[in-house]
Amino acid sequence: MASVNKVILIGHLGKDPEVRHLEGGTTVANFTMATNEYYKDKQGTRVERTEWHNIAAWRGLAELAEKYLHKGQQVYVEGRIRTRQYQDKDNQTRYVTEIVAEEISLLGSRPGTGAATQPTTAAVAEEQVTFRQEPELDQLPF
Amino acid sequence: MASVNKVILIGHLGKDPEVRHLEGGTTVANFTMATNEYYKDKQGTRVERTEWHNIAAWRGLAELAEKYLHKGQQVYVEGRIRTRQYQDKDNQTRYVTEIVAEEISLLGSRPGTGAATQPTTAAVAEEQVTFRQEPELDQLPF
Amino acid sequence: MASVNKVILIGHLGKDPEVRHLEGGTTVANFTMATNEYYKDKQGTRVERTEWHNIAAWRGLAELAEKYLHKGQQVYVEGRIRTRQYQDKDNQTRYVTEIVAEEISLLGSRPGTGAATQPTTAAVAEEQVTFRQEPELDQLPF
Amino acid sequence: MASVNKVILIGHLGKDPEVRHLEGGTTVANFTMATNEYYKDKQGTRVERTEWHNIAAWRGLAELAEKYLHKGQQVYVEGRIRTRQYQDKDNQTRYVTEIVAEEISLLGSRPGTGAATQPTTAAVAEEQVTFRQEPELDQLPF
DNA sequence: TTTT
DNA sequence: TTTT
Repeated sequence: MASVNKVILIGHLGKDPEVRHLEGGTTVANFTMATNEYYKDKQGTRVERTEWHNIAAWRGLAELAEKYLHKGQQVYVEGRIRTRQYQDKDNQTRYVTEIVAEEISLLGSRPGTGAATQPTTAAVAEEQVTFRQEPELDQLPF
Repeated sequence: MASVNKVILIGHLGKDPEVRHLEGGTTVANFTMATNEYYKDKQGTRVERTEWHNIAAWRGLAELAEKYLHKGQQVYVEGRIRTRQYQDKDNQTRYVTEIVAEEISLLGSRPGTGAATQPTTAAVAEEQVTFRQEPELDQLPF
Repeated sequence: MASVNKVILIGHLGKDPEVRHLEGGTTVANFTMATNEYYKDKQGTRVERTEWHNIAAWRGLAELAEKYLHKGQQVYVEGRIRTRQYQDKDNQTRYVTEIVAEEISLLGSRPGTGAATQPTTAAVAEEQVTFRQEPELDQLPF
Repeated sequence: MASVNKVILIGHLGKDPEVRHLEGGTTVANFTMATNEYYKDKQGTRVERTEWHNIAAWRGLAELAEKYLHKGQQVYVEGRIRTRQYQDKDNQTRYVTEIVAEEISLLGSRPGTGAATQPTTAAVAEEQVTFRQEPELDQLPF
C-alpha cells in the first residue's frame, strides 16, 4: 500500500557531523539538530523546550555534510523517520529513532555577507547549497 | 530562533487508539501507524520494510481519534516529533520518540461503498473527516 | 541561495490524465485535482469551497499517470509550484500556475478489496502505488 | 472528503509587504517571494530559474508581516494554494494563484550579526519569530 | 549540544 | 471537473 513518511526540519546543528566510512565503502554522516517550541506554563510563564533530532546522511549527502555543515549552522532537512533496534550491553533491545536525510539546504548563508558566521560555506557555488540524495541509493537498506 | 519540526505521514493504523483520561481532565489517545518502503537488496530481490510510528493525539483530537479511528484505517497525520525520557524498571534512562498529531484526516473512506471496512465513519459529517488541534492547546507542555 | 518550493496535495482527480508526446520524445501528462475546504459564513452556515489544481507529470511519471490514474481517484501528489507565461490570442501575457509532480501515490486502493471502485489499480504491484520522478530529469527545463 | 492542500516555501521577499485594511476592519498583507531552481540545459550549462510566489497573509499574520517582514528577508512560509478569479478591464475572466499563509518564520536572522541586513527584527522577542494564523479565522472566505 |  |  502506498504510504508517506516525510519529515521537514529547520534548526541548528548541535555539533559538527561525525563521518564514518563503513566496510564496503559506504559513507554515513551523523549529526544532531535542535528545534525549539515555546509555550506558556500554568503560571503563564513563557517556557522554551528544545527537541534534539538525530540526523543520518548517507553516501553523497554524507560527503556534502562533512564538507559544508558545522556546529551552529542553520539548515533545512527533509527526510524520513527510521527507528532502529539494537541490543544494549545488557542484551536488552533498545530503540533509537533518527531522520534519514533526503535533502539538506543551508539557510541564512549569503555568500559575500554571511562570511563571518559561516566561513566554510562562503565558497560554495550557489547551486550547491541544496543537496539531494539520489532516490535509488536512498532506498538501500542502511 | 525560528525553527520547524513537521511530520507528514500517510499509513494505516496498527490498532485501535488507546484513550486515557489524565488527572486534570486531559484526554490523550495513542495509536501506532505503519508506513512502508520498498527497496532492492544486493541480490536484486524486492524487500518491504515497515516503519511503525507512535502517534499521540491530545484533547479534542484525542476524542475525535477515539470516535472515528480504528485499526486498519488509512489516515493522514500531520504533527511534530517529540522524544520523551523516562526511567525504566532498572532506573535507566530510556527514550521514546512519538509524533504529536496536529491534524488527522481520514483517507479512502467512501460512505456507501467502503462501509464494510470503515463502518464507524459512515456517519461522520463531511467536514469532520479532517480534524485539527487548536494551536494554543497544542502548545501546552504535555 | 538555497530555497524550498514544495507542495503536498491529497485530493481526487477531476478527469482522466491527458497525455501528450512532445517532439523529442518527452511525455507529459496533465490532470486536475480537487481539494476542499469548509468554513462557516457570516450567517453560520457551513460552506464548501473547492480548489482545482493543475498537475503536470513528466516523463516516467507521465507514463505511470497514464497507466494508473483516472477520474475520481484519490491521490497524494508531492511537487513544486511553477507559473508559466504565455501569449493569448490577443497577444496579451497570461499566467497559469501548475504543480509539477515529483511523487504520486495512489490512496484508498486495497488490492483485493477496493477492486470495485478502482479496477485498474487492482493489478498494480504494491510497490508501484508510489511513483517518484528521478530528480535529474526533473530538473530539466520543461 | 478529507483533502490536503499544503505549501512549504523557503525564499526571500521580493519587496516589502503591501498592507491593506479592508472595509470591515480585516487586514491583509501581500508580498512576493522568490525560490530558485538550478538545472543544466542541453549544452550542459548551468541555468538558474526563479519562481515568484504571491503570498497573502490575513488578520493577525498580516499585522505581523507588516511589522517584521521586509524586502530581501529569508522566510519560511507554510500555507495553502488558492486561485482567485477576477474580471479584467476587457471583462475577460482571469486567474491569479496565490499562497494563503498559515505560518511564517523568519530565517537567518541573527540579532547582533545580521543587523545590517535585518535591522527591524533585532527587537523581536524570540518566540515571535514564528507566527501562526489561528485556524478558525483562517477558514473564513477571504 | 544549537539558535534567539 | 473530484470526493463526501
